[in-house]
Amino acid sequence: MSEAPARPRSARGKGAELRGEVLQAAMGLLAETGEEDAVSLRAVAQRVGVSVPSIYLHFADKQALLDAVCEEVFAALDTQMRAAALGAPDPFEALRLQGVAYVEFAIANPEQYRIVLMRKHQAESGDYADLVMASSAFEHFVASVQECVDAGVFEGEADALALRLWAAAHGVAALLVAKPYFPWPPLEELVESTIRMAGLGIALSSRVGECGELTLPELVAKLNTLRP
Amino acid sequence: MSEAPARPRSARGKGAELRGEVLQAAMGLLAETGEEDAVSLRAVAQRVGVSVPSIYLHFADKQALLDAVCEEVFAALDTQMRAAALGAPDPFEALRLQGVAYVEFAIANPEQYRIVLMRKHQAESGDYADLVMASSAFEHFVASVQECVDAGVFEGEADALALRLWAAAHGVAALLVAKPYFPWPPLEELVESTIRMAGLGIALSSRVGECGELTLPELVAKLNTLRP
DNA sequence: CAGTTGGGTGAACGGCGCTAACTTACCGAC
DNA sequence: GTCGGTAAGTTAGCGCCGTTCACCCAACTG
Repeated sequence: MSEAPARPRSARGKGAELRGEVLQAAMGLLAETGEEDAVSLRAVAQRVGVSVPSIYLHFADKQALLDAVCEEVFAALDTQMRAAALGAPDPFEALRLQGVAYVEFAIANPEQYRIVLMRKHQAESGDYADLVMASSAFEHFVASVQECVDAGVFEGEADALALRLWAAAHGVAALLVAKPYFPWPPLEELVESTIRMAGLGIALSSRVGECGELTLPELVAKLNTLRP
Repeated sequence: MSEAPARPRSARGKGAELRGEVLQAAMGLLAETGEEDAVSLRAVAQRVGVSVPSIYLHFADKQALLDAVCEEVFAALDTQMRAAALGAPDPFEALRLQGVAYVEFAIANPEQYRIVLMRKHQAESGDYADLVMASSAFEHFVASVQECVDAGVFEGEADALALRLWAAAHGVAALLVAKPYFPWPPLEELVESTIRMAGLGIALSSRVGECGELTLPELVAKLNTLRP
């Protein structure tokens, strides 16, 4: 379990080097064990080869360390989503591919996803919002939604629509992460159809009136006109 | 903080009474503090007026106690969802109302919702699946979806469709629970439109072909024929 | 009345996040 | 060339946690 390699002390000006090493150790521990509980300050300190209180020189507390991990994870998520959208023929397909990439990221890095998106974040105000909003991942996603609005497939405000789509993707991702032993149907079909449901639902909801405006038989009749 | 009331020892045959008291104490602690961390075995034992190891006479470990809490929460969720669906004029509206009730339950009982649906459940096999599947909540929900299939608004297998709808509702619920300080738009609108998105998306997705079958302009044109 | 046994304790273990007080090693200034 | 000052890091320890083991005691049975 990678014992302490007796890290040499940093040079005078370079105290901040330890910060990076601690962060890397935390990420490594998380990646290798896949268990948030394995990332204890004691384990991190041992892996770096340093004493526990030294961590507090660079992170206010454990939560601050996990926040730093979150930033890294967000960056990786952004990278994966951007790569997925690259070859898309149209904005709607780009959005779909990003959604799939999002859930696949969660499946491939469940504990990281859990830490970032399934923990309670009790910052009194904008801390976490800033983290998400300023993260390129969300920005890029909203931009993709805006392209769909421009293409005429969606109608409304892009950031509001993005929030709904995010919720749908997060729903399936979070369930898969939280309940890995649940007897899920084949994942690919589940993920793709959920993303598809969300995209089509957003596209459709602005075209039909408010909920009470249409009786159920009327709605069914309208939908049936769409059959190929 | 409700000190120990020095509980009298149970009679000879009635050892199991303590189990109920422990469970109630755990639920009370969770409800009053709204913090999972507040439910420590020591706190529970003190509230019951008993020593810590006594809890182990009736629960294998802390996880088993939390599992028992989960069952209670599931029952409450089921009650709330069934009540919501009662006055619905048609099955589609009934489903919508259940979805809204689901998310509202999560908003009103965030820490309970978190424990049940946002923790990793590492049962090696069917334990948790049984808990969910056998829970009346999920059964009733699938039945409602089946009614929508019967009414012609949905097409496909009810339990598969229910899983997707569940994912959407869970998505918005889980995000709200995990990130209460995020600058969400007004909750009612967010919840209702997300549920709506999911319902319409499911209804629509069986009517249009597979994803690649239609170009984006064709899809937009089709959708626009639905305008009121 | 003795024995058994169900119901419950006290004390302790190792691990956790975190803090206060201390040490060490390097820097520029005299 | 040594002498503070200060950045970098440590030792020891607090109070909490889940969990276990050895033990006690009251009540029922024969």
